[in-house]
Amino acid sequence: VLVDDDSPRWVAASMEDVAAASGVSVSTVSRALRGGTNVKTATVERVLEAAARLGFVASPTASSLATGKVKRIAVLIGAPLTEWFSGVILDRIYRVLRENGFDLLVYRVHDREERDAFFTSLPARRNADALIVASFTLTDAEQEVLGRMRTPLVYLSQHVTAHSSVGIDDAAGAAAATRLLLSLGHTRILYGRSAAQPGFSWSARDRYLGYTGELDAAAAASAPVAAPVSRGLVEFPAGPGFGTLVAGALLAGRLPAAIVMETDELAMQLLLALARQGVRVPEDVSVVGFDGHQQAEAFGLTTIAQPADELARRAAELAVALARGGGDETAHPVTIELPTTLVLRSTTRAPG
Amino acid sequence: VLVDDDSPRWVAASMEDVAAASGVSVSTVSRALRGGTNVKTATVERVLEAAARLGFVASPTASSLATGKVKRIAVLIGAPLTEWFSGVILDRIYRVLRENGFDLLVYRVHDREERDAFFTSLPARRNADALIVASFTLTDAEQEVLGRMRTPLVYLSQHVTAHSSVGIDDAAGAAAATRLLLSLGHTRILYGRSAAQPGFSWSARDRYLGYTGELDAAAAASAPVAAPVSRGLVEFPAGPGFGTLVAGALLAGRLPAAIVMETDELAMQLLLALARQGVRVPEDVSVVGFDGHQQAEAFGLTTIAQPADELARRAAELAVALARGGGDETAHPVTIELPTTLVLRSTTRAPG
DNA sequence: CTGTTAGCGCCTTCAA
DNA sequence: TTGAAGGCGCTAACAG
Repeated sequence: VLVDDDSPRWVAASMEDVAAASGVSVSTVSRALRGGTNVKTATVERVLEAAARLGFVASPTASSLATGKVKRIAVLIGAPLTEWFSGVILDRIYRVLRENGFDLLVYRVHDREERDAFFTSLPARRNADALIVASFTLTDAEQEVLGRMRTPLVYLSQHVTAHSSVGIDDAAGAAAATRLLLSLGHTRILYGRSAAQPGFSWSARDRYLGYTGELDAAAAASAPVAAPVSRGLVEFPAGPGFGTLVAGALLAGRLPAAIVMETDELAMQLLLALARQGVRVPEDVSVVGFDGHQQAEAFGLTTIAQPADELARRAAELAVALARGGGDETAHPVTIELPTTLVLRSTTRAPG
Repeated sequence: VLVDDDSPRWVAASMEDVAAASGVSVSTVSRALRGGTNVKTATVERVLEAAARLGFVASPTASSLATGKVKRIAVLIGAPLTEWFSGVILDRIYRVLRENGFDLLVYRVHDREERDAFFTSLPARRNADALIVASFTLTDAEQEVLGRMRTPLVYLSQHVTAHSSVGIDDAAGAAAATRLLLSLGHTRILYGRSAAQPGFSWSARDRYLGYTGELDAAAAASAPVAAPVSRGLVEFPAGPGFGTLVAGALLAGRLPAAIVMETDELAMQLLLALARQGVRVPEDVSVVGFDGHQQAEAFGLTTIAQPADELARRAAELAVALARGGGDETAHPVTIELPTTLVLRSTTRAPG
């Protein structure tokens, strides 16, 4: 009988091929290929050599089916990947995962539609060993759905009862920004925030509360001896071209003034708009940002920097630990709160 | 005999549970759960209802092992995820993949160390149905390693023989920028580029060639009637604080001058530095950027915009098609070249 | 230290 | 249109 010649010209080598080539069983090949526990060193070398020669790599899929672990960690991110914060945390999370042999899976959940799609089809289900939830606030219903998934969870920038989380104290940061302006002698201190998604994020809420809280405290402490500090809220509509709006809101009152901005991104747009209007910073207006955006330095922006990189690293490490653990690690949730830093640059100074 | 009571309190439902609940076999459940081909509509509904009630979702891992497809597409990206271009393309690729039911896997391959690690351990091996290679130039050796992987490949911003690719004509874009300055009447036109990784990327090389080529062409066409255009190359060291260097290089010559910048990012840093030095733009210096960076508009930067979003979309669509195909789709590689656009804003004008 | 024996959970012929 | 049986490629006991 002639051999059927439509045998494959070049198939990827299988584990059995490697076993045959190194004169051992597939079990031994399997053991040797991943760490070589309980295998004679000489055998390990022989197997590794054969595998390399044949260009064999074990199928992650088959391993996963057998072990129940997929060696993948997913990040559920509530913002476009184009945003500064998204980039920073994904980049850092990626590096931690890679160091530990995990792959990075990304799920973007920005608008209502994407959220609904994610939470109904749950593509991360049984598809990752742990999930990092970043940059957005879940509704209670969404939290419950995630809980049902039985995948270990780590929250980034959000505290959720009975789950591990890492974040900063947004209110304290905004209070520090406000305190700086007060200490410089400002008596007209505004707060500028995005009008995009009011009340959507806890961070946004806490930052504003930090600002008002600090002003309240100052008023209580100094009254009735000192003059009251005037306040004001400026909402920035989404999209470009808000320059005139900004000018209107700021210039409507007397100058000099000071303003605490919800984010550095908004603060930088404000600086550009003010420059275009001929308003001098910090002579006429003092500006403090929040975030520690990479570009803030180029703008000379005074800001409350959050350790985004470190937040991401800690979250990723927690996720790795949970991914390795049994799975029912609902015990021992860890809460990490990292400090913000006041970075003094050239957009703030005493009035007049 | 008593039933052993350490049976799990709540296990995720299995396919058999769904089968039992809907009175059919697992085969039918399997068919019903994905599309319901060759299954009576009523049966499909019954199965779907049972699955929903039990909260069952098929294991992607097990499906993958059986079908040979992992429903995942990997992006190999040669830059930090914090960069503008990385964010833009990941964001767009993500959306295309999701629409088509694919998950996004990210591999960052920035420095030499990460590259070596990736190309020796090949974590994407057997782990994605297609691979998009973006933002960096592979060596021949690396290309061959990827080829061996037998995973369909799509190149973004790089042409590779016998593989699909999508990109722009960098040289033509830079030439257009140069032509704009020439047509405005500039006679001193410099080129500014990053000193970070000279010769590392084809884009960088082609852009510079576009600039010199256009000047050569202009010289050939007008000589000997017109005065020669003077040129110059300014290299920007990586990191912040190059302001003084920039000023030195630019102000060393006579003003007004014009400069074509390799990237918008560099151009924006230049604008900030010039402003700090009191150099007026565009009165003293005209600046043209390259990329179509999101922030360029806020800076009023004239630029050569590349359709990053569209590039990513096309690359992702090609990848999806290849991922669905048999696998030996080495046939019919597609090459797509998208046009750049000159975006005229306020950093350019006639000298004097 | 190494081989043998069962699955992991799903999809896919093949029959009915 | 449905069910039964086998296998995808690997790992995990359990013997030896």
